[in-house]
Amino acid sequence: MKVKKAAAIPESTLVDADTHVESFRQTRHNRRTELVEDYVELIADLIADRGEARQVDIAQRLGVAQPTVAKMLKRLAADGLIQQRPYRGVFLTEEGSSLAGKSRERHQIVENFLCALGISPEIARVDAEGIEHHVSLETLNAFRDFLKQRN
Amino acid sequence: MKVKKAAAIPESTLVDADTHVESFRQTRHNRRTELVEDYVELIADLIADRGEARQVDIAQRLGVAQPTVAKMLKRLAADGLIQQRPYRGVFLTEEGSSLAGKSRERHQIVENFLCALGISPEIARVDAEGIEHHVSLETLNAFRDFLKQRN
DNA sequence: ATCAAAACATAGCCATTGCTATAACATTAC
DNA sequence: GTAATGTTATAGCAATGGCTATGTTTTGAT
Repeated sequence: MKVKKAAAIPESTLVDADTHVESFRQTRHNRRTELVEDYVELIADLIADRGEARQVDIAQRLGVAQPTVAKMLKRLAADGLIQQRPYRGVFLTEEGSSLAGKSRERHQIVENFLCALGISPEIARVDAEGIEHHVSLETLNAFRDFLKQRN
Repeated sequence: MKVKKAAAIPESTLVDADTHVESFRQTRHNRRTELVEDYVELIADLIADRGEARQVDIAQRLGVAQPTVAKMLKRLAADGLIQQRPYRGVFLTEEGSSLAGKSRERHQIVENFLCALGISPEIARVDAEGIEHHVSLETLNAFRDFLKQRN
């Protein structure tokens, strides 16, 4: 090791180590919550669209196998986000519904924002799906403001 | 199940199932490559900054333990992205260097873009760390154009 | 009322990405 | 040249998120 924090002379692009760590930590944390958000959001959409959200439909939409969904739903139920009524579909609890709403809104803003930038709808959808989970409140507000200004 | 693809009458926000699947598939794929990109990018930065990238430094920057890094480096080496010279640090191959360059540029554009939107530098950094991996070429170009217009 | 089809549950596997604890090996200082 | 220090390797564990294969149960059609 050469030097340790050459006191305010960053001879390169390398940011402060602690800051660096924080970014990665935050990103790792986001990655853990992404799936949960995807699920509740999808469940809310399915319920809104067809009145129910079955495992098979969720699996089909996500492009994963049914047991994968089953395992995940167990976790969501344990976390108090959903309630399972066998052969009747999955329903969101108060908390799950709230999370879904937030996710949905954020998703929409991100997607609309990308479209407003001139990105094609298909690409915007795909990118938004990945980006939405990494957008802080501040950034989300900036996106919103941008959209408002545009109209 | 009620209806199957009500032919162009999307009574809700629910997009076409195949499209939906594609978005999620793409996102899952991105999630798998994220870490690799983070590593090569960090390695490039470390080498640029201090002339070498040791496991311990990488671990410290990422906020993970050294064996975690060791395992990952093995994979990167197997993938032909890096070359390990024990007790001398890690070096990027041609391919690794190329990937690092691309990642770095993309990261920079995303971060600058967020800053240009008025987001604070600290938040921009954190968000960019998460967002960069989910930005398609088209979106990246849109960001670039936005930055160009601004100057 | 029965039985086929659909939906769900469960078991057991794999890969990935973390961790701690500990061993082995190089470098460097002396 | 040896000892202390720093660096890397390895073993073994856990959680997560996939999978296939195979039950079990409910529903709904006849």
